[in-house]
Amino acid sequence: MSLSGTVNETSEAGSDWRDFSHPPLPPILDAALMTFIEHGYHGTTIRQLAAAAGLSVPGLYHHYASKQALLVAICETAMADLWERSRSALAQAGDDVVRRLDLLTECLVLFHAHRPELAFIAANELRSLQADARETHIAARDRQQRLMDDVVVTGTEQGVFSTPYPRDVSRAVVTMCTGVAQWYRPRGELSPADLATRYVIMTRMTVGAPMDVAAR
Amino acid sequence: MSLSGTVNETSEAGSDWRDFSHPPLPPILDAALMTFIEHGYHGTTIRQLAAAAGLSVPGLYHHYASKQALLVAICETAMADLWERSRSALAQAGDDVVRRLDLLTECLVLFHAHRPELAFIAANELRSLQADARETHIAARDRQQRLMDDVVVTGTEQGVFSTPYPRDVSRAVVTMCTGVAQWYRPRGELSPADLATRYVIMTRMTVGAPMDVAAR
DNA sequence: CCTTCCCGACCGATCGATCGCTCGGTCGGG
DNA sequence: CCCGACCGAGCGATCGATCGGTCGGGAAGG
Repeated sequence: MSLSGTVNETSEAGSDWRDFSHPPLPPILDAALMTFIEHGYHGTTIRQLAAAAGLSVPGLYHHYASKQALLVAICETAMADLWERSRSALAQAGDDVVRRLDLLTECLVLFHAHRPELAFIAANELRSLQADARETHIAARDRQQRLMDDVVVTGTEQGVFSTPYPRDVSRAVVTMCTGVAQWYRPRGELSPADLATRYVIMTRMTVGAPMDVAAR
Repeated sequence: MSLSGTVNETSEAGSDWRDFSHPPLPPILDAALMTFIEHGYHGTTIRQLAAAAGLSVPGLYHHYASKQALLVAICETAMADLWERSRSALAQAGDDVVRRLDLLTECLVLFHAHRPELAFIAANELRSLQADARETHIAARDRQQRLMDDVVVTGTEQGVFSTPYPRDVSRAVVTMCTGVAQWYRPRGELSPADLATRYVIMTRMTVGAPMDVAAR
């Protein structure tokens, strides 16, 4: 019913936030995710979800209480995963605002390139969540946005970034990183890591950060 | 049934692409748009659409052949409107690539700030379109994207822009302009024109264009 | 001028299909 | 022999769409 298994290993100061080798979802949820991607939440029937999971309809209900519960579980996993990775990336970055910007950007792009389906549903099926779950989800999204807000505002206050509109730039930067999930597919010519490198540069230019390539 | 009324006035060389005083949709489509926004296409019932339009269910079917036809009409209007405005903006911009970048950015932001609902549905209900309409819609979207691609690539070739990845930057810039529709509401503190001004500056920084504020 | 008729706009009632979900089971491993 | 995992059949509700109308206003005919 609810999410089982807390975050497995919280090895401090590691760069585990770059590791996407473990599948993020149990098989049933993964099958549901792919079906939601293709038809949307309301456009997906319970029978489709059961078939995608290789189960009968009652078999599916044995594992999840409702169609809504499937969506909630997917969205919670997505937001929790990105949140943990972002926190870990910022912890690794230390106090240098440029490095904080770089690693947070890299984290955002890596996540949206490695898990485009997860990010897509979490971003676009918000309306399909029932009121209580939607509130929780929106709060998590705002909290996530605030990470970038803090970095950009701090960097601007320190005079390291040179944008006249830090709040707008922060939102724009997150938007363009999040947008990766709408078109990137792992079969593309660019690996997630390569793409992240490019976005780090683009983000630096957008916020007006110094462009030296020193290993931050 | 089909879209009536071609573009009203094609006064060449005007900046009519900045004019959002005319309602973009007939009342029935506008009511449908608002309902789709709230519940999504598949989450909206024909009875909700009829009620929103102030009609009975057969009354609604008298004007539109199906629920799908409503969505198609909305999406076609959205894409055609943005396309015409973009063409007009670029025509007014002339040959200067910086000015072309500025006006196209302004056009994108103005559209997504003035018509967030229209843009939101056109961008997010793509999956809900039937195969043939979806193909048309995707072609229109790619054509729209290509406008920015051409500007950024040309500016980079001319050495006026200084981004190392023009294609990625073009996509990122369009993404962040399009993203305006996901959060901007006309009641905000910033007018669409003010927001566009900020995005023009942000876009210039992202592509590495000269930042002089000369009246281009 | 009045009457007739037609047609676009609209609606109450209801169609068959399908929806999310549940009941009462079966079955195999411990 | 019990229990978790699973399923065939089917529940009431609601879906998108349709049928056979009503109604008002304007053109046509006398």
